Amino acid sequence: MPINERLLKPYDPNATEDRIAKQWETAKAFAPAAVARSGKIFSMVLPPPNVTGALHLGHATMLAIEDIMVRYARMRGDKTLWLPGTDHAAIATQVKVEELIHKTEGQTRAELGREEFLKRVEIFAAEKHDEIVAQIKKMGASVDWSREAFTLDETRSRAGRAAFKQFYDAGLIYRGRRLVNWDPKLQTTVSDDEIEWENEATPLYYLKYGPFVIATARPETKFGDKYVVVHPTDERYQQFKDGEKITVEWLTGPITATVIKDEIIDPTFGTGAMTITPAHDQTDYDIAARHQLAFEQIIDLRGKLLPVAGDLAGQHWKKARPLIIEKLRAKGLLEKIEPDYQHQIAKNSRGGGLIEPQVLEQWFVAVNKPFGEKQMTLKELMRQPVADGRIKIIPERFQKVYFHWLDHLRDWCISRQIWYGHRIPVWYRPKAAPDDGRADQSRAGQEIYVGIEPPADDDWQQDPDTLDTWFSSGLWTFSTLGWPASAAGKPNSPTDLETFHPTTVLETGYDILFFWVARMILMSGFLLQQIPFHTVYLHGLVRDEGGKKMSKSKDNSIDPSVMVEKYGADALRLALIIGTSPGHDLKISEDRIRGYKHFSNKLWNIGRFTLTAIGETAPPPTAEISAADQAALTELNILTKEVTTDLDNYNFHLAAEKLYHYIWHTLADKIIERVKTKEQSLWLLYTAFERSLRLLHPFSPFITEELWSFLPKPPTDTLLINAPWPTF
RNA sequence: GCACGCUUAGCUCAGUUGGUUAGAGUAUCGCUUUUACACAGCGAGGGUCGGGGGUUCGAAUCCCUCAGCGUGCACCA
Repeated sequence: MPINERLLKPYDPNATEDRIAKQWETAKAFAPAAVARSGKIFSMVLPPPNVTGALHLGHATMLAIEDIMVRYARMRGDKTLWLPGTDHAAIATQVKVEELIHKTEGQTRAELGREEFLKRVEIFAAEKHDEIVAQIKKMGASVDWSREAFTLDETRSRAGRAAFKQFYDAGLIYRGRRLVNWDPKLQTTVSDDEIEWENEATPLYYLKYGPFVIATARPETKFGDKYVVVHPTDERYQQFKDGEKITVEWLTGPITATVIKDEIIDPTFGTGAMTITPAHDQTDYDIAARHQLAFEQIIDLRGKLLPVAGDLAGQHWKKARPLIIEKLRAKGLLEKIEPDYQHQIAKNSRGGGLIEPQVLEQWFVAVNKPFGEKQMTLKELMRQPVADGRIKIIPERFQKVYFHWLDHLRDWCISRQIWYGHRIPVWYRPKAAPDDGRADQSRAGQEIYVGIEPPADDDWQQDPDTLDTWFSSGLWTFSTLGWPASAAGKPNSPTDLETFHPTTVLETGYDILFFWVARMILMSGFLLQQIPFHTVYLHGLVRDEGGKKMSKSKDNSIDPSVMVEKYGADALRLALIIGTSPGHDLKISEDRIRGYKHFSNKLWNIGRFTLTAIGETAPPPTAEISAADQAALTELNILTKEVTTDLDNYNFHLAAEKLYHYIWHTLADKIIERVKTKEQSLWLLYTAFERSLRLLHPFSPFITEELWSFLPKPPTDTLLINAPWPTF
């Protein structure tokens, strides 16, 4: 048989990769059933990409790393599942579609209405989904498409409702009136983790408050301030007793103020006295709660002042601020202004506006409430498996970050006022209070129903809110494996859930350690009494050449699909692995990707030489192995061992670099040259080449599979499933 | 403020438990169509491994300290 014609031309990834991909697909090579030699199980879920847009290089990195793990597991003979899917990404997707509709049609979501708007979102999500799926395939990711899931499909929605009900029945989900992060722009709450703090210089106003002078950066919130707080040991304010009432002249006339003593006050800051605005500030809210003080809403949900502001009522706080300053000046209440006061302002990281804390009735997950026989809290449930080593986090330093986050964790606000997402499975009777823009839509006195299915009678009205997207993605490791078991009929045994859960490893970016990883540990721990995974591997973020985080909106992203077109998925994968390390950010340039294309070409030519040299059959070992061959063999075994160890330890970059170096500088530079001079045998060359293909396959699947197909062996073989991982 | 990370070739970065002449891509320069490789190959130059101190036979690697940059968390009215 003459040498394959394709091998005579330079390596063309475009002509190869799609064909190989199809071959794998036809062979159903990515299904767990394809391999089961070792008796072990390997399972992993794909962190579902958001259907907000096409994949960027961060996703490509994720796919590359995960595919290495999965292909390695398969070659070791493990029954291997890599489960793919996409994430509806509630708020992010809604914002994206709202912007799009506003831009193209000039419509708002309110004008379209809930039903019509959701239809548009679904069309958008479906388009992005198809793009994402095509991109995943292009990268060579060997996911099991037969089990593909979506966080908002019917199965996952049912799982979300079931989860909600279980938490509710255990008293761990409650409806409470509390200070939450309100986004006036998107008209929804967001969780503490979704807030981004930005530095800002702003004037600090010193105001006369009776005998006190208080400082504030937000004079427009001060209308209702009826409490002045000082430190209990502050000698300047010794003459005032805790709880003492005084009359002060204030913005809209004289008011009765109460002196409160609390140790949270820093006597060295400003004047050591401050008034509090419990309805619009976390610290103030905490003080008010501690002393059981009343709180009054000053600013409405759109950012406008309420009647307490007197003649400024109805004005947006931004417009009202200068007017208030004028008023204070006129009344002689303005002591001084410090112009460049540095403070931080809260922004909604999901493309929203400035956060205005508001007291609202919302749904929360109680993280500090003991439950069950062990009287453990959810916070402890999240801490324990990491603390006792059942879940290992790589790199290890993120364990500390995780614990630190847990220490400060407050109850998780899970209700959102956006439309796209899982509707909260709660129904009320007789009917909901009208939305008048005020923060007092109490549902007290109403009958409540919480269930997986809607109530039978039709006089119930469902809660209009949706769930935080992380509530449903927290279920991902098991909502994708058949949880909760359907009531009808007994599933085959063992079920996917029994076989594949807990999953082996979770691989994701460190930026969603809190959002996602922690929530998965919570969900799995409470609902399944299991850990969701044994190992967490966190990769760094991909940044552009300027060091900025890649994002579609900034338009600084290198499109992975374009890179695959130009240099091949194999080259892109190597460029994203070599020279990186776990948990560290990666700056990537196109040059770097191009560089690794040369490596594909080098390997291709090694293949051409080797296969031309050996002819039609694999060369038999020489009767006696020469010293030169033996030395090369030893080197090959050392490499095999090191690569194996590196893969076992999640050091993919080290393994890839060693292979790169060996193939170029040993196989090509030394072995081929020595074969030319007959110093080493063809048998050795063939052995080293064949071994290199197997070792490199997890990293560069396409070219290795293609070269493998040219080796003298039965034609049905694929490297992916038939070639065992080499031993040493 | 608390915690963590980074500082290595012109640039972007690797360098696992301390061990020969510190590596990769790219950039610069030179050579090469000689039995794989011009969509290239080979080779060269380029590094007091942020500064200082210490431990050690031996430090880019471990310890202390200083500086700069970055990240997470918390926070001041």
